Amino acid sequence: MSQARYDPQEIEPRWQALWADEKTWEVDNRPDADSGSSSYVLEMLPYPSGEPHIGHLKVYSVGDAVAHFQRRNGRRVLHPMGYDAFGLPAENHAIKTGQHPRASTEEAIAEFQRQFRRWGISIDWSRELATCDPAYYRWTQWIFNQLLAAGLAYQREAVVKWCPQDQTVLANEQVVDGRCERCGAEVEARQLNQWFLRITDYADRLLDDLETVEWPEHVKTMQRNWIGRSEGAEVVFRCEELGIDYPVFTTRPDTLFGATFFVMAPEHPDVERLAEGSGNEEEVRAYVNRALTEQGAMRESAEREKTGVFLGRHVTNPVNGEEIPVYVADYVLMEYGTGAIMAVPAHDERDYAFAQAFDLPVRRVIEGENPEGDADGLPYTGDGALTASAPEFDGKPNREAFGEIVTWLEDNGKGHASVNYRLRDWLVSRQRYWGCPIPVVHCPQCGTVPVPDEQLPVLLPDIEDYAPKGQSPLAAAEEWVATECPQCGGPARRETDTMDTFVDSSWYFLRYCDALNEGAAWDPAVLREWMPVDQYIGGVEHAILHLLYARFFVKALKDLGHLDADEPFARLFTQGMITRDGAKMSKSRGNVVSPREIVERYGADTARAYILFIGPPDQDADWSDEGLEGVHRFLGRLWRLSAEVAAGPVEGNGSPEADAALRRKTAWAIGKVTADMDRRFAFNTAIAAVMELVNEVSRLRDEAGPSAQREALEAAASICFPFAPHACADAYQLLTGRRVWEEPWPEADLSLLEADTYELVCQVNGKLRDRVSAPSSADDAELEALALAAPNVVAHLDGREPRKVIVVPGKLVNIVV
RNA sequence: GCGGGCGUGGCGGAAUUGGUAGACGCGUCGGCCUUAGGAGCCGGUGGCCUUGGCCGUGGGGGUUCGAGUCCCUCCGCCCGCACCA
Repeated sequence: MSQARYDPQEIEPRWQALWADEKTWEVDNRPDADSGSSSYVLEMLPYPSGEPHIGHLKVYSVGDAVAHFQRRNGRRVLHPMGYDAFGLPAENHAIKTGQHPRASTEEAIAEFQRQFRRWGISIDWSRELATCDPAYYRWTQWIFNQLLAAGLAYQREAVVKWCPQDQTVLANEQVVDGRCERCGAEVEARQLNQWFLRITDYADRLLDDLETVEWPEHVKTMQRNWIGRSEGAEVVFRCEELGIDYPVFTTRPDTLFGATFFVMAPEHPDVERLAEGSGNEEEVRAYVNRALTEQGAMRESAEREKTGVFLGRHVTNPVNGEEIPVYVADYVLMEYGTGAIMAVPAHDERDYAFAQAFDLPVRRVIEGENPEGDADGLPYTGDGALTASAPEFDGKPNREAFGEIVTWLEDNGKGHASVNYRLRDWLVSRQRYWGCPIPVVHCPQCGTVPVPDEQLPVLLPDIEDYAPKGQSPLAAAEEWVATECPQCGGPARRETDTMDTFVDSSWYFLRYCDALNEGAAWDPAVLREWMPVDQYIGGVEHAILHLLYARFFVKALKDLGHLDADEPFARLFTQGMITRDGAKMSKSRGNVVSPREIVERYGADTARAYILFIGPPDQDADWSDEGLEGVHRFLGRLWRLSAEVAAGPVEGNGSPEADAALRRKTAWAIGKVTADMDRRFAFNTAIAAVMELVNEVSRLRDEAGPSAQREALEAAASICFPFAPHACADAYQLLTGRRVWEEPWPEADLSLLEADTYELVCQVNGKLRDRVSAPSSADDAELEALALAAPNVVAHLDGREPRKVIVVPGKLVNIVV
């Protein structure tokens, strides 16, 4: 008989064409459908540049397996696709080549789309979107207007982080170790008038609602740390010489009596005023100037020597009336708290280092666990009883004194309980071209005026020169900038900043639900059907930025009445990276695996199944060409056996033992794959189970009958379909004439797994000595008797009397002598 | 420094609640088929000594009839945070 050959290059395009023609993966909106019948599976929005890389192949291999599994289990699955298409790479490319960012972006999108289709991912293409499409960013602008009207978007003059390389300001989240997260250039401080979104209003809800989502614990921890909620008190220190009150934030009001000096940030607006007339002006001015130019990585390091200058003034500690000296030092940050601190060197490491450097007094006010060393053991940051404070507090545990001192402050008008956050408002202005225009007009008469919704979108104009010049290139488009005020009709000028592209990607998952709606961003009733996303999949690199912003948008939009969900993503899965030779793939290393080449050579099924087989998908994994070959051989064997068996008799029995063994293996494999998909994302062990089943068919090819072999291969094709859809659809059709994706997920026949006998493990003193066949119905006593009679057990007992016998029915017997 | 994760054959990795360590795949060795094969099929493969054992899940210690799994401790690697008062 002729050898059927597995030919993915013939099989895969054939099924892809059918799925495209029949729009198999499109799903309609049924707002009345009961929840639970639908499922929203989403991978993070890709940024189209060049062509898809191996990380894309992984995220869609995982997502598509989930989507298929959900569909086969009776759910209507929303699984859409789009592109995060605004952004700097396309713009930088335009500066270099003169090619319009729109043109290069469209080319990249076309290539991404072509390859995604070639991968055979089950996408509802009718909902495809690109964030640079006016039909999309019209609604980005509408959301901005909503936030503006609600007071959640505002403009403010502020010292911001400026990237000299990318020529734009950055959000705090986009600055890592004082460097631009994108390009690595050291950021500078600039005073600019910028647009912010009031994410800090949502700090507590963003924190609390983490409890309600099924996310990896480390991602939740990262978000908690980023929000950085601290409970403490605001305490007022008065400068009697100038008659000004200076509030500070502290998390340790219990150490208030230990404050021996006071420190202000170099950026604090009152520094110069305080130094004036103190005789120290020159030194202070020099220090402040140096600190301000020394922003970035240099300044924000805990290792650094403490520096500072005495301001020549004093403030009064409200609890004991003590006058303490005021310093300016760069270890105090203007952005956090009030930009000034009370320093308690005995109980704070930083204050202690500063006190050492400037020879300032250190007063211990909390007893340590080991009170014998009074000079040593400082700074002491642990708990203990108060001392050297005030008669009414001394001797009390510091946690108790915490509240009592706050109460005293409140009663005496010197302070109050307070909560501070590390989280800052989200700076969304960007001085770049290829982004969503901020829909605002500046009018000399009416001030800042939003462009009315009915005039949206504010279209991004075409320009000649993309090079940034310290302000947005849009500012040069004079005929675009000059406009009329929507309010008074007089001459006015457009806002020339564009939005951070993270704004675009903070709501795309909402648009997918109602992507074709031309009259609104979405219909809230439609969102009720799909939101929140049931399973979100992407890289852990977005643990803070994208995921925090998207959560904020959903909460804000809920408050504005546009949707019901509290959280965008009910479940999150973060996939690990694929490396090669133990290192991240990069062009400079020359260790890049091209998905296109892999698919051309082995087919999409092999590439996808291999990526899932390589190891647990949440872990990093190293690419191996040989491993890929192994999976290719497996798919070939599955397909070839199916073709051979399909061409043979429809029914017939083989030996009863072989038929039973094959049917048992089939039931086992169905159960194993189902459990691995249900329980966790254990695709690697699921695929291994299918391999075992296929190996079993191969082994029993001559002994088992056609019926059992067909059942086994049908099951194999059916449960392997989520990982290798084309080969399995083809094999299933050869065997049954039916479409596997229209079949329900198979159920394992559990009765087949109940065997009459099993292999009983016999141990002596915990060591494996023999195995005997035991009836499933045997009770403990019978099992013990069987084990004691096992030949090798008898040999090892060597006449000794068992002291104790442990029987684990269904497993083993352990005899202790 | 603080927080989290990980450490199993030559390699990637398996191992429900503590119960046969190494499933599955790669590599490798041997065989079959073939004019040939970058095709396919069958079998062996943790280490050490002769069957039978002994030793083996980063090192050391503990709990237990029994530990890769639980506890303590040390070592190594990875990730996140890091002057946030």
